Amino acid sequence: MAGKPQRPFRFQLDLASGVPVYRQIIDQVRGGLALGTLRVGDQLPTVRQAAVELAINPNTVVRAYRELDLLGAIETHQGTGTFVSAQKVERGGAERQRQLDLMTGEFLARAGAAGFQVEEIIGRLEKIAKRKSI
Amino acid sequence: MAGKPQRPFRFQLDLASGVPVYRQIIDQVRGGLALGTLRVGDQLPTVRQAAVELAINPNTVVRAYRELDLLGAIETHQGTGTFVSAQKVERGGAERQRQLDLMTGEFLARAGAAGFQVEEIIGRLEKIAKRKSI
DNA sequence: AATAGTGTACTAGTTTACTGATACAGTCAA
DNA sequence: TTGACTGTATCAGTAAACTAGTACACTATT
Repeated sequence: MAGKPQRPFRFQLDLASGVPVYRQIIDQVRGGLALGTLRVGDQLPTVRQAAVELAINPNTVVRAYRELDLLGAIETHQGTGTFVSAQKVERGGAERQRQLDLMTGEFLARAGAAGFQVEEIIGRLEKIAKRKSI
Repeated sequence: MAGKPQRPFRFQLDLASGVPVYRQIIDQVRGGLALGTLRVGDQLPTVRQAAVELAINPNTVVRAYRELDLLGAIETHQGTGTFVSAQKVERGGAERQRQLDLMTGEFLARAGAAGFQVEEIIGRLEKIAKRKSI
C-alpha cells in the first residue's frame, strides 16, 4: 500500500438534504481529493464497512464507488479493497477541453443568474490560486 | 414594457443530450442573462408559443418558467406574459461574498476532482470574458 | 484447502422526476 | 361584454433514479 497508514476516511450523511446517499458519498470522496484529505494510495472504507457504519445497503456504496471508479478517481480491486488512484487521468485534448467548456459554461450560467459577473468570479479564483501557490 | 422591441428569445433543444427539456429551457434563460442576450424587461416566448415551437407540452414550459420565477430571474404575469425581472438582487457585501465563495469553492472541488487545475479554469473564463466584451 | 474478507452482479421494490392532457382563472383589446 | 391570449392548477402516465436483498467471484491469510 503506497499511502501512509492513517485514520480511515469517514463518510457523513445528511439525510435531510434530499441529496441521494450515493451522491453524498461521491461528493465527499471528490471533496477529499480536491482538498488533499485523500491522497494517492489511500484506502477507502470497504463497501461493507461503509454500509454498516452508515446503516445503508452495501449496493448503495457500490454504486458510488463504481461511479468514482469510472471517473478514474479511485481503483477498486475485488478481494482487496478500494483505493485512491494515481489521478493520472489521461484524456485526449479535445475531449478534455470539451468537458472543461461544459463545466465552466454551466457554472457561469448559474453564477450569472445569481448576479455575479465573470470578472469577479475570475478575481475570486485568482485569489484562491495565489493562496494555493504559497 | 421596459425593454426595447427586438427579436424574441429563441429556445433550442438538444434531445440527444439526455438533459430534461425543462432544464434546457432554464439553462438557456440563465445563459442569456449571464451573457447579456437577455435584458431586464425583455419578454420571453409565451408558454404556448414555446410549446408549439419546440413541439412539447405547455406544462413543460410552465415548469421551467416556474423555477426561473422562484429564482427571481423572471416574472410571470397571468394574462400578460413572462418577462426578465429587474435582477436587483440586493444583497449585503458579506453575504454576497459568502455566496460567491460557496459557489466557486464547490465548482473548484468538482473541477479539481475531474482533473482540472485552477489556472486552466481561469484561462477558460478569461477567454469567455474577452469574447463578451467584443 | 479452508476461511474470512473483498468487490461484483443481478433482480426487485419504491420513490422521484419528467412530461402530457386539460380545465380554470386572469389580462387586454376591440 | 366578448373573444383571444395569457399563465395556473391538477391529475395521470411513464420513465428514470435510488435503494435494498442476495448470491457469486476473487483475494489474502492461516
